[in-house]
Amino acid sequence: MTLQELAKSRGKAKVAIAARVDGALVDLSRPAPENGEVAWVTPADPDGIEIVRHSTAHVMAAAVKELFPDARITIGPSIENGFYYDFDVESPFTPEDLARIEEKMAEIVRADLPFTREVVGKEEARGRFPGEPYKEELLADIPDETVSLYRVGNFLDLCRGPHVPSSGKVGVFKLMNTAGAYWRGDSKNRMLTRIYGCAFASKKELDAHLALLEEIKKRDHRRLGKELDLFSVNDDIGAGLILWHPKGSVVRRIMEDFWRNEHARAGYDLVFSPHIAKLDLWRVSGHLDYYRQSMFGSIEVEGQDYQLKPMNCPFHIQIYKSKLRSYRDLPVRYAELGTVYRYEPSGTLHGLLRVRGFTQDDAHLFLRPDQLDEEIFSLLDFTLFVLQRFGFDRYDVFLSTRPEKYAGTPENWAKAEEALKKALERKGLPYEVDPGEGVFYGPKIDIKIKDMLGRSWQCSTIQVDFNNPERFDAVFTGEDGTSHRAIMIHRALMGSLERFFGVLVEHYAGAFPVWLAPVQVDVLPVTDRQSDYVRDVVSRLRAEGFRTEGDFRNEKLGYKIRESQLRKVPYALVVGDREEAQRQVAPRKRGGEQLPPMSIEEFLEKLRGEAEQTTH
RNA sequence: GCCGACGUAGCUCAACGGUAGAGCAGCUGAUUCGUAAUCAGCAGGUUGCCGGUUCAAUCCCGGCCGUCGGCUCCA
Repeated sequence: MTLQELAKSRGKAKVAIAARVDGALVDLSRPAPENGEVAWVTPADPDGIEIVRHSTAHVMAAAVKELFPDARITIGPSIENGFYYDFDVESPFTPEDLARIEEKMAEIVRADLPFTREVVGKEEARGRFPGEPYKEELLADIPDETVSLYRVGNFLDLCRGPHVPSSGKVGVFKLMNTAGAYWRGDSKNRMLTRIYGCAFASKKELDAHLALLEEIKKRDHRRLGKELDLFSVNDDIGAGLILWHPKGSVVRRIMEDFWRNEHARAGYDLVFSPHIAKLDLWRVSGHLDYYRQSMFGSIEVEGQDYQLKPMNCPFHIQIYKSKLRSYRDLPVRYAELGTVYRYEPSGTLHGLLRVRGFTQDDAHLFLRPDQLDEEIFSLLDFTLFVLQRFGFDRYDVFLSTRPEKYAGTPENWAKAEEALKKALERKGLPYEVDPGEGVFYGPKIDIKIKDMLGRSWQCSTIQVDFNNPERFDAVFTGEDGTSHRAIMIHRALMGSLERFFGVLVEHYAGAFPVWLAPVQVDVLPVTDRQSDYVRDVVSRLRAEGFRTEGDFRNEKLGYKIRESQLRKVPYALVVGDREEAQRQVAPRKRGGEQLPPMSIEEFLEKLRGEAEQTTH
């Protein structure tokens, strides 16, 4: 008896698309186990939808092969929300091609063709893919003696499976776009054409996903940056170089002020360093060996090579080294909003999130070895405090360990990894290990914040460095009167101000909380009879430090309200004859909520309270 | 950097091998208005840049710059 028949007898045939037997996911065409221990897998299960997506990829490949027999097939896995399949074709698919492929897929789904599985020897499998060099290459790399092949209609593919029993079980899907992708993800290989699609168990889920994509589009910081006049990039200035407009600059200034105040309070010394330095500095630091391809070209000055700085650390080290340091002086903490320049390939630039010039909220801490654990621990506290202030209280923590290409000794690496681990555990933060993802000079803790839509953004990083103190000979005089090597921590909390700002824009969908809003209050006269009083109100609010604008244009109230709302100003104060007579204002929140008229003092009180919050 | 798409007024977009049009924004005037767009008029463009084909290019071709979707990368 097959699982399919068993499913039928148990009334599960309609919903089951695969089964879990002894922990393994299997096709329903497989024999049912003697003892009958079976867990049915449906499209509603995480495993189930993954199978559906994978099968959808096969259906798509089947459609492509019918329409474009010359297309060479490669691989096609399921991914988050859907699937893709990579093809080697002479000319990439056009949007019209996608529509045709989608139609053909619908045909295959309607025909409800069975997915059949067969297991063959590797040698035999080779003969089954004539004219498919990629499949041959894949086969050559499989160590097993036998492989499984799946057929749907005329389309045969090398595949581990499992799959849905028939193409009719493929759910709701939509082809999204095409993209170039290197064979096996290696930029030295041929570029293939990838088709992305999304697939879900129900129309409702697909619609929800498309709605989410719409929402993401609406929140896109590049779009909002233009609409709200926050920043721009300019062809004549250069790709990846950000112009902060006045409104964006207000937000940045507030971010910076907050950052400086909190750092001064937390025992940091604030420093400044130049934008260029002799190339040799980065030879010593090791950056040249490891990251030359990410640095801008050097600048020759009077026979000496200078370099636009890609990092701030060597400068801070030199400040540290400018005099003898006692063990009593440590930890020394230097913090700087340091603007660095990195050559990012043109194709990777993306709004504020990936740029060529950016300002790191950088700091370098110089410690005695016995201070490492404690310092990392309090650093974690500090980091989470700062993130929380900006409205982020959900995050994932990663511990990245030694990469293939590294500097320093394995012993020091182990020590540093241990220190980071200990701090995380003491703090009770759940974390994941990212093996091999450390920086060349040391392991790190990365904190990825989650925004309102649940998307993750890498911002904070805490990196231990035994390497640079050695290269630059950063030392302190110990209690014993001899020289000891300092340990360094590199850390950034927001990461880059540009990037963090971009994330903030998307997090709040441009509707910044009161404390960050570029304009906090619009005061709107109903007619120009109230002009004088409104001018009064504006200057009262400004005197209290609130960013306030009066809208004296010759427009109707509805027009001014609409504009205020579109600019996402937290409060619009409506002022007509009634309010003026009572020396009041009528506040309207940006969401549309109308508050009862109140005195300016009352409104100020309310505003002060909200400016303390991060979420309004 | 690689593959593909795209680049038209400040913004969003339309049109075309014979030197371009709408809405919004802007300016001028009228209107003095109560919680998401008052009306009318005016003005606005070397169609990203450079070169080629053509009697003629914004349109076709090539190069460059930039943007977008991915891939690779991301100290």
